[in-house]
Amino acid sequence: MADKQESKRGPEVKPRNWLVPVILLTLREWNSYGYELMERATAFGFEAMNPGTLYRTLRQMEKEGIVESTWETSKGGPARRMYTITDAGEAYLDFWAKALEQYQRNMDTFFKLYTGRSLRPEENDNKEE
Amino acid sequence: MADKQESKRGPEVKPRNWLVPVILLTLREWNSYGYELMERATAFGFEAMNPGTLYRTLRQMEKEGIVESTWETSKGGPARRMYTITDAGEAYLDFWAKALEQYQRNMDTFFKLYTGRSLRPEENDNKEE
DNA sequence: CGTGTCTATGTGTAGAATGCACATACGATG
DNA sequence: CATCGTATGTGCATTCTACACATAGACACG
Repeated sequence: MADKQESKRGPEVKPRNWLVPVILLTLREWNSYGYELMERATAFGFEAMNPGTLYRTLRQMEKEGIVESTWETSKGGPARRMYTITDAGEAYLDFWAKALEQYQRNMDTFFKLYTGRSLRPEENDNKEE
Repeated sequence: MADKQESKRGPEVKPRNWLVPVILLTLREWNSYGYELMERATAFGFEAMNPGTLYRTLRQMEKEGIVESTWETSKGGPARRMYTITDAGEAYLDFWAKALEQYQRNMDTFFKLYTGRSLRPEENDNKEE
């Protein structure tokens, strides 16, 4: 029963594009760059963020116009691509917040049904509405 | 800025595999079949479920051993593939519930930062660690 | 100088999830 | 028999993302 699939190790729950709002939220408070955002994301709920995904996401976000970047070479070490949130980005973040609220309500519904098993007075395995 | 991308119409928030726990939760209460589960899912928070995704998901779930199916031809109309949750399925649902709780906490963090902008005493757009 | 380490940014590729369009088939009704 | 509502499914393309690997600057150390 369920061997090669992921049913054993536990499900993947992260919503799609979850990285996007986390990045936007961070950039709304301070400008940042990939390497730092990785730690931030990790602290947030992603265990083991991998660089590839993060950097690609940032590039995509810039292509969409919700963030902008410039090279910063002043500090020691390799150059950093510093990111800034745009107006469109802030608006997009608001969209995300609304969508996440909706999603939170769905989760509430889920948990009500999950925890309170006997919300419906049916028998066991038949249903008539 | 952000034209061909989805930044305009709003983000896609549904978590991955969200259909799976919804189906399991429903089947825990009564046996059901694809067509009916589609309506259930729609009522739950998916607008415009498309049949393809749902039926494919059900097949996959059966392959993983978390549901089982038998043909039901007794009722009028086309035959229905009736699904039943297995023991592994119930266990898997519990996994999901735990994962969703964790995820709910992450969302709380997100909203705290989103709503309460001034949790951090930084200036506006620079940060040094 | 050469070698290694930490910081920092990327690419290549493959697999999974999912939306959209389309196909099939049964039963009832006119 | 044509058509509608129910019911299940496939093909194809896109998107997301995990994993592995590549590149490169700065700095320390012998």
